[in-house]
Amino acid sequence: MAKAKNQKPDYEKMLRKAGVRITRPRRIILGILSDAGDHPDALEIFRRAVAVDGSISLSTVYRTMKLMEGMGAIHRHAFEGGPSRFEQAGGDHHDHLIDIESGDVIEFKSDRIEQLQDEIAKKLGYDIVHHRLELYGRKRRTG
Amino acid sequence: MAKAKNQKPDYEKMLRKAGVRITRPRRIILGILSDAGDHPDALEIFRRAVAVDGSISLSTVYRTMKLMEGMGAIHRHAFEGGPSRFEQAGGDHHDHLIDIESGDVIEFKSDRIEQLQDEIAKKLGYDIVHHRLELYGRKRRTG
DNA sequence: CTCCATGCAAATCGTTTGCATGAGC
DNA sequence: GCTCATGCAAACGATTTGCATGGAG
Repeated sequence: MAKAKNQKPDYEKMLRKAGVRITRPRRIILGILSDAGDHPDALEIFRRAVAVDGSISLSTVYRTMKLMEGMGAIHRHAFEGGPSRFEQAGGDHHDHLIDIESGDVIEFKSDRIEQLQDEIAKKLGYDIVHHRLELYGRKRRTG
Repeated sequence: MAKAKNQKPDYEKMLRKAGVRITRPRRIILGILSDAGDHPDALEIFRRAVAVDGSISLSTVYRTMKLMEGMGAIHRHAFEGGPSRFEQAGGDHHDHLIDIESGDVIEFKSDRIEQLQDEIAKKLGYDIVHHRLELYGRKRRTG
């Protein structure tokens, strides 16, 4: 049978376990994160949330992001030259290629690079707590 | 004879070539960058500059950083959870390992990783314009 | 002597926070 | 009902900018 890891998080269960309230704004915001196929920033999440419930505030979006980030349910990415963008956690670890023209984010994974990073850190006498690998590029002109 | 590349930039010559004025604040700020063995942020550069000339302003530090960055003479690094930190350009390309306890920055270089990045980007149909690889770690406890 | 660069203060942007009210449980 | 979460507006930190003056060429 399959390993029960790398599941998409069940946000409501996590909130309950953390002993915090399951409120309407939280439900809506987290629903948006679950549905998102992209990497929206706080303002974009706010826009999508307002489309569902006009009374939701940007503060609550930020507060919810911080709450979920703290419990490891979402990842925050501070790509260059823009606001933080969010992604639901739970998938495999991956890095990002950012299309500098469109802002699109493409996920990729390289075990070999991860391994080399570990070797480098070890050689320098460090344990890696976290890392960030971002490629900024432009679509190759298909001449 | 050695290749004349990867030299430390001669800031005054660059400024002259760019047709901008060589002022006292610029001379002082750039002198600080040249002498810096670390990766100071704007405020730290400002502090060091004020120690030389108390009339220098933080705005001028920022303006000078932007000017030099524009001409490729310095690099700006937006490490996690802090202000931008600056480094004079001209050395070999390298990436960074950030000591999350002290904030110290250790430079490293991996041709193999660079090569793998290129392969990944190519496979995804992109040309890499720029990339960012940062390892955040903690000194290994030397039991 | 002409502009460009400066210092200062105010503006900006993304994000966080204090406070009084309202909604989970 | 008792808190905790919310909306709002104000505060925040890093950085940028408008403006009048001063200094480089």
